[in-house]
Amino acid sequence: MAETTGSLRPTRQRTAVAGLLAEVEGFHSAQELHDLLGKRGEQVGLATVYRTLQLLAEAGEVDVMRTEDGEAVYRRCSESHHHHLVCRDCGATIEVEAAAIERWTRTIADRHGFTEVAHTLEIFGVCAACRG
Amino acid sequence: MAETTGSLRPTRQRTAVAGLLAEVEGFHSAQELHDLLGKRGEQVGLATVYRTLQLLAEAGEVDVMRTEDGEAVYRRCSESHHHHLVCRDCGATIEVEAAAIERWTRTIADRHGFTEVAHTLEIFGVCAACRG
DNA sequence: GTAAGTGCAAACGGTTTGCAGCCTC
DNA sequence: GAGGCTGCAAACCGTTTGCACTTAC
Repeated sequence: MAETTGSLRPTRQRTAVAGLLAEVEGFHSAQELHDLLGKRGEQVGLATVYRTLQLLAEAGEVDVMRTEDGEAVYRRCSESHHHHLVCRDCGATIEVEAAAIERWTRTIADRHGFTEVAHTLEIFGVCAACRG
Repeated sequence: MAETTGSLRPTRQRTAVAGLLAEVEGFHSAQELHDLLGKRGEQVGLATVYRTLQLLAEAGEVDVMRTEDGEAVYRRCSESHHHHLVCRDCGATIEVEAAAIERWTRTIADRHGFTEVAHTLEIFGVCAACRG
């Protein structure tokens, strides 16, 4: 594992970032990842972490999401397209797949003559634990 | 309409912000709203716009969302909930209703023990005219 | 009169960028 | 050897905050 991205030059820094992403669970901010790298003794500049994450995101290798306060958080992505169910209290995130939604958006777009269709869908609520 | 919020002091600025939100469609950033107010001749400080939107959001009178680049966008909580089909070339927007989606999100949320559920859904594509 | 609300400008915090040197191919 | 990659520090940009002034009650 911990491979670098196909077309990117495999530098020490990129290997480190990719490797870290392969091991951690869930979403993490660029700064968190930068700190984690530091603690592992993998010295990587913060700017490089940002740049690498951006490239990985463009390449579709990581999911990007925004926390409620606007921070970008990253996670190596599970192959398939999916959406998120997010707790607006604790931020817990559950991945949701929705073949029905995919189909529906395509239908709607077709009906209105739209092509190159993409969509975003997020569900917000309060999770069982936070409702306590 | 254009009423101010129950517990807030009805100042000229708050009336202006609430009034604007009552008239515009869809999500807008604080800065957009501030500009719009300016164009209407309603002079309101940017900081005040931010503060007012925050209060309205806390009061549950507006929905807040984050754009892909981390900007906060606001919309008065709409009675008739619908979504948008947006042309990524010309920006044309078509409103779409989706009882099926509403039902589906509620189901998913229930299944995971989430309450106070809300959701956002936008569909992007290229419209017939722009594909031309 | 008093406390809440406002505007301004400065501070903030996450992110991006310019640039000089380094490393991969 | 050339061009991509890195680190640093400065720039950016949306948002928040401190403070003196104004306004609703």
